[in-house]
Amino acid sequence: MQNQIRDIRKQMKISQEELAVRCGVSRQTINAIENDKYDPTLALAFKLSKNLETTVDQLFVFKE
Amino acid sequence: MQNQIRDIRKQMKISQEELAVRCGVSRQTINAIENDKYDPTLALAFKLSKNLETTVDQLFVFKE
DNA sequence: ATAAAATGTCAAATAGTTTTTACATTTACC
DNA sequence: GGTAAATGTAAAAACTATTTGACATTTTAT
Repeated sequence: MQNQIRDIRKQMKISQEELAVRCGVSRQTINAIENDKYDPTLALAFKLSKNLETTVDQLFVFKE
Repeated sequence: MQNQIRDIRKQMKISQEELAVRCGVSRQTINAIENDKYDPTLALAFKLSKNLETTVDQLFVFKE
């Protein structure tokens, strides 16, 4: 699974910390997901999409 | 989180077992998700969407 | 060059998802 | 009504996601 989180977050000029707060998770969680350590839960994927003003299907690129 | 899995699966006339096989998970997992026992992982959400010929954003309705 | 902010990372603990095995109930069909 | 297929459910184990706290490194700005 790849994702566009870092790109879009930077376009919006917000920090991992700020995105974490808006999504109600820890900064480490955002960091881990941006760096492909693991995938977010479906609920978090939706929160991320909302806060990054996009859709789950556009934010994540499912591979195989 | 709500989802349209059962509806679409029935429209396609396939069993929970058949959908499970196609998604590479157990029948119990499909059953639990259809009955809102828990949310699928993001990867499974994508597999479900593909097999049900829709998108994650359409298949799941994120609440709150 | 320095300080502050942002990011990377790690380990331990907790929470959530999935599998397996097994059995019970319901639905569809002959 | 009987039988097979489909669905519901449960417990334990394995695996995955998230949190917290802490510290190191990198980036940004002065």
